Amino acid sequence: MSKHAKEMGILKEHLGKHQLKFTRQRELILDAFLKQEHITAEEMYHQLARRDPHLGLATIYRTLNLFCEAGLAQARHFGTQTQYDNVSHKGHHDHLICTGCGKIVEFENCDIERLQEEVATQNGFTITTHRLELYGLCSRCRH
Amino acid sequence: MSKHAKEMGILKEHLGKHQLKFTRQRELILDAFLKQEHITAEEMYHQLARRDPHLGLATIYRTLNLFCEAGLAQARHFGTQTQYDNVSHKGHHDHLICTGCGKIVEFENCDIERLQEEVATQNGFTITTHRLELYGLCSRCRH
DNA sequence: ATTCTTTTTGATATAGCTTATCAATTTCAA
DNA sequence: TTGAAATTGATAAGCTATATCAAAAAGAAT
Repeated sequence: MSKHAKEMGILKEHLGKHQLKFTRQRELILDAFLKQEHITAEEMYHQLARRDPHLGLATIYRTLNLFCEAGLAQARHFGTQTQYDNVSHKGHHDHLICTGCGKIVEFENCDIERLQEEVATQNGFTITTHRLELYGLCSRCRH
Repeated sequence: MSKHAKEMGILKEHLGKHQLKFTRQRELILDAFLKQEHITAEEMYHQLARRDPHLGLATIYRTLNLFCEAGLAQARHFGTQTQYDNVSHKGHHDHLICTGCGKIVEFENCDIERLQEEVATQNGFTITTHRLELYGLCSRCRH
C-alpha cells in the first residue's frame, strides 16, 4: 500500500467520475507533488526529468490543473508564476515581509484563521486555502 | 485645487526624491487611477484611449509600477493579470475568491486588522500595508 | 526665452509563463 | 484481442509584462 493511498484514491475517484484515465504519468506526478508543500510546474519538470526524461512540460501543467479540479491542489498566482499548493498539507503559514531589507518572518495565528472562517461563512464561502502577507519595516530598518 | 491634491503631492515628493520628472502622462494616469478602487493596465489603456489616443501601454505599466514605489498603489497578481489597487481608498479591503467561478467578494474586518498589528508588534515590525486573500468555493459552486 | 542635460515617452521587439494543437501512443471496457 | 476514447509529447501559439531605443519633453542654468 502506497504512502499516498488516500490522495491516490481521491484522484481515481475524480477520474472515474469524469471518464478520465489513470496513467503512469498522473501517478508519477501525484506522487512527486504530495511530497511538496507547494511547487511550480517548471520546478516539477526539472525534478522529474531524471525519473522520466521524456515527460513533457505540457503534461505537468495539465496534470497539476487536473489536481486542482480534483481538490488535491490549489493554484496560487505569485509573482509571474503559478504556485500549486498541496492542499493536504496542514499548518499553513503566513508572512511578515520587511520592505526595507527583504527579510521574511513566517508566522501562524489561530485567531486570525478563525476570523477568516467567520468572514467566509458570512459570505457563503468555504475556504480551502488563503494567503496573508503583512508588509512593513522590521525593527532594524525602522531606525 | 485639484480633487486629488494630496496624492498628487505624494507623487511629486517621490519624484523629487528620485530625480524623476512630473509629466503630463503621469498626471493624467494618476488622476484616472485615483477614481478606481483597482484596475489593470489593460483596462486603463482602454479607458484613457479617448482622452489621449497616443498614450502607450508601456507607459501605463511603467507609471502604475511607479505608483507602487511611491506607495500610492499596490500590485496584486490575480488570475493571469496584475491588479493595481488604489491604496488611498479607505478601509483597505480584502478578498474572498471563488476558485470555481472566479467570483470576488470584497470584505473588511477590523478584528483581523487588529490581530495583524499585534503579530507585527510581537515581531518588531510596523505594518504599512497588507494583503489577505481567502480562496475557496462560493455557495453556488459548492453544489 | 534659449540652451543643454537628463528623463520620459511611444512603438515595437522580446521575454516568460501557460495553453492549444495534433499525430502517435496508451488506456480500458467489451 | 480489439477498438473507441483519452492522453501524451513536442512544439506552436497566446498573453501579459518588460526591455530597447530613437525622438520628444522636462527642468535647471543661463
